[in-house]
Amino acid sequence: MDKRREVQSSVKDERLVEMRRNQMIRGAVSLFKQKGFHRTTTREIARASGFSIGTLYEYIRTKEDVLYLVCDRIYDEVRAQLNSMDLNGGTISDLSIGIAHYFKVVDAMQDEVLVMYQETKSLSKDALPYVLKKELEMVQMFETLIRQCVEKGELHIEEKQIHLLAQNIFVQGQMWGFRRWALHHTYTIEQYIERQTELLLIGIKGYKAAEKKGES
Amino acid sequence: MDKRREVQSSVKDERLVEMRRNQMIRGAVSLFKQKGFHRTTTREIARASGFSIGTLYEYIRTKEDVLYLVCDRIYDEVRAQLNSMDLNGGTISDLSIGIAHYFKVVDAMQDEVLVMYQETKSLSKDALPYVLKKELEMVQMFETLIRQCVEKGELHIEEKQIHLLAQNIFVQGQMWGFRRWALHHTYTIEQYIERQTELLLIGIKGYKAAEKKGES
Amino acid sequence: MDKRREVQSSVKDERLVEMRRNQMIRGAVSLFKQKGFHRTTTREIARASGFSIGTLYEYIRTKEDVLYLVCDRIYDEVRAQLNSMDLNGGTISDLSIGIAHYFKVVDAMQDEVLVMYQETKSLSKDALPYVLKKELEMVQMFETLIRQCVEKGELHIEEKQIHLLAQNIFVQGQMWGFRRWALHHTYTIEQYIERQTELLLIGIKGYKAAEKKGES
Amino acid sequence: MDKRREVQSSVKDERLVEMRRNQMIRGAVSLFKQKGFHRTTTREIARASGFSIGTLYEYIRTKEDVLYLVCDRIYDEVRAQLNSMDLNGGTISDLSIGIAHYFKVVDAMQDEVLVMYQETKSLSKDALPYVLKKELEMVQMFETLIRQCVEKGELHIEEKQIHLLAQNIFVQGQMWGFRRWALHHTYTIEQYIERQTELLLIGIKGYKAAEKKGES
DNA sequence: TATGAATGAGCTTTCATTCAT
DNA sequence: TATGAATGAAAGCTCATTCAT
Repeated sequence: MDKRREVQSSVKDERLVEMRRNQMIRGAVSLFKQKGFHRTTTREIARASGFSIGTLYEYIRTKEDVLYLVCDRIYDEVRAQLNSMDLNGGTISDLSIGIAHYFKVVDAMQDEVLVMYQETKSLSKDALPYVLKKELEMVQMFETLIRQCVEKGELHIEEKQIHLLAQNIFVQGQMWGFRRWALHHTYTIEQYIERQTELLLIGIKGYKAAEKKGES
Repeated sequence: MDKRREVQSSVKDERLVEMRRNQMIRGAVSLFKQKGFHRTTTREIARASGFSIGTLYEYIRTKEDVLYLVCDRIYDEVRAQLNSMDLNGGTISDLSIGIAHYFKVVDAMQDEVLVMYQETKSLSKDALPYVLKKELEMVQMFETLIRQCVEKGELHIEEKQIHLLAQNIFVQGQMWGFRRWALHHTYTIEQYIERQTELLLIGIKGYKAAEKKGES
Repeated sequence: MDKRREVQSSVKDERLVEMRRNQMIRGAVSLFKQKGFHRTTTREIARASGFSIGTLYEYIRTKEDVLYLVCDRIYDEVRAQLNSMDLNGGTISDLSIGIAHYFKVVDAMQDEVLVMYQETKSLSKDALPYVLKKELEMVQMFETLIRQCVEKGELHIEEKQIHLLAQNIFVQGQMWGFRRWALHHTYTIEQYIERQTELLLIGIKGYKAAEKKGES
Repeated sequence: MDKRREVQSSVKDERLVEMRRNQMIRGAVSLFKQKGFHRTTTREIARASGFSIGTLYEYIRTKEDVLYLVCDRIYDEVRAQLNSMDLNGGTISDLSIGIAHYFKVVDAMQDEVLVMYQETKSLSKDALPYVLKKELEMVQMFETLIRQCVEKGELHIEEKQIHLLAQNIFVQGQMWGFRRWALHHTYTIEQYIERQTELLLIGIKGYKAAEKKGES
């Protein structure tokens, strides 16, 4: 199920590999978010990771491996955060809690999301599918949430819309990261959540925008 | 209004500059969409433009200038396409026609939109604002469209939502370009337009999804 | 007939390519003979050629191309020297003049011969056949010389020996280059020629070692 | 007499050193014959030897030490094979048996001979003399064989030729290894021995090529 | 104005060697 | 004695940019 593309390492000790790659990912994310993948050099990655260029290459084979590891990790972390919410009620409330949760995760992991968002496309034809698969799984989580609402009769949209709505939610989450310049000076994350939820669920029976707005 | 960042050229004849830059942009777009800005070399750009590397540098100063010219041009073209629609009715129908028009433009200019979308972030701090400003102007066109509906009482959303809704529309257009892999094998552009419009305008008084669907 | 493996150059002007490659070959030979191909860096080759590393790579694509050019050139030069002798008499005297001529060429081009001898094996599977073909052609020149003697009845060896004898002559020429340490302090090139010729042609009717020796 | 250049080892147990170096030489020869000394890494040598890179460096000090050990060992083995023949008769027959024996040794140890032949030159100025000395000793074995024939009146060549003839024999043996591409598809080792012996001893009183050929 | 040869800083990657365990 | 993770100098090669023609 969780078929991961293996990145070869000449170091055998798996604990060490795990640890070093953690350092590497942390270092690389902070560089990628500043200057992007292409403008970051492997030496900079090594330095930011706290070891030498030689050591870096003990744990990867090419610079692109770093990008893959970074993207892979970020997707895993975002997904793990999402998985932690256990919403099976099939109510509109559950759905909007799910959306709010996702948006907050995106807000908390802004840098990572931005990197994942902007640099995924730099992955090779070889590595890309693995990452896209993870993205798809995240979208599917929203599909499930939505479908449950539909099945319970809380939401009246057609099956064909579900997939698209799920993608919209996913992209609107990312938007908060990649359109900071247009959004962050206008809304707080809470406002963004509230307004996007309203727009998404407007006109839905049982969704009371006015009520919610009263609270904030 | 149309404050453009000047790209220096050592050639004085403006007609020539215009012509050469057109060639350059055409060549560069086709390269950028294949391999991205960073993986494209200036030599390749020169060759694809039909002149020598020396000549290329008569019309720009740095490689980044090419990117700026490309982004700038694409925004202009997309905006020009959008401007061509003259919708001042303030009806929901006008709005959905506007959306459909925009989505079709995005579909027709897929490659360009993808480039503008993916490479804009590679612009220097210096050039970025000029391009973002153009993007904002496009979003404002949708704001205007929406506001007219609200003013006419066709649409009941608050002022604060207008800006966000406009951005959503804008991003959903781009989505059709940058999430091809997830969308194009599921929807045709017509289906995409129809479904997105439904989701955007669902629950809006006067918007009849069923009716529209019947037409297509 | 003279099918040469093309080495790509990004410079178009063929005269310039020819000139630069001459510089390059001259520089590379002098380095290869000192330290061998593997211990010579591309930067050193560039410097010894009188231009920058960037320029070097305008005229070749990989370091191995330099080796190929060097080997190819040396074979051509040696062969050209050999071709210059016009010996069709089919006499033993012609043969021994031919041998002497070849040995003198080898002596004059000692460094080149040493390089060609020691580094040819470092050529890629791709380039090797082109060079070996040239070597074979040189061996065939001796075969022809020998066969003419046999046909004229001046030499009595079987057809099957001819090829081998030709190879021996060829290798004995190279020996003068690659076994300097063992030969040069014992013989002058003239002595080497004389003695090897004696050994090769000893017992051949009409070959008078004593006579020849008297001359020197 | 057998002055050997010591290769330092931090391991004291001589039996162990001997054993490890045997492993190392075996591994290295097989690598060197495939890819040459320069293209072989120390890690590969360690792996092929059956121990770790750390252990490798307990038994040598530099990569070049491995080359020296390999060359040294090969020379010893070839020489040991040659020493095993006990030919003191001073007859032409003894000499040709000696030659045949040497050629067969070369054939049996083709890979080793090729390595010794091609990589000896990569030895440092420091180590080279030790290896060349061994080579010289092998040549001297042929000199002795030849001189005995001359002294017994079986062979009529001058003292000055003896050294050269011995070298020719030595090089012709190596030829069988380093000119495989030109020889092996034309001759079997037996044919090669026969024909080379004929060429070397042609015209020698008492040498009957025809007779020998009849035997094979 | 157009050309393309020349440049060299700077990139990714390798690998001989060391040394703490 | 054996291990293998760590190191960094140095390699091959690229490419944005310049400038003489």
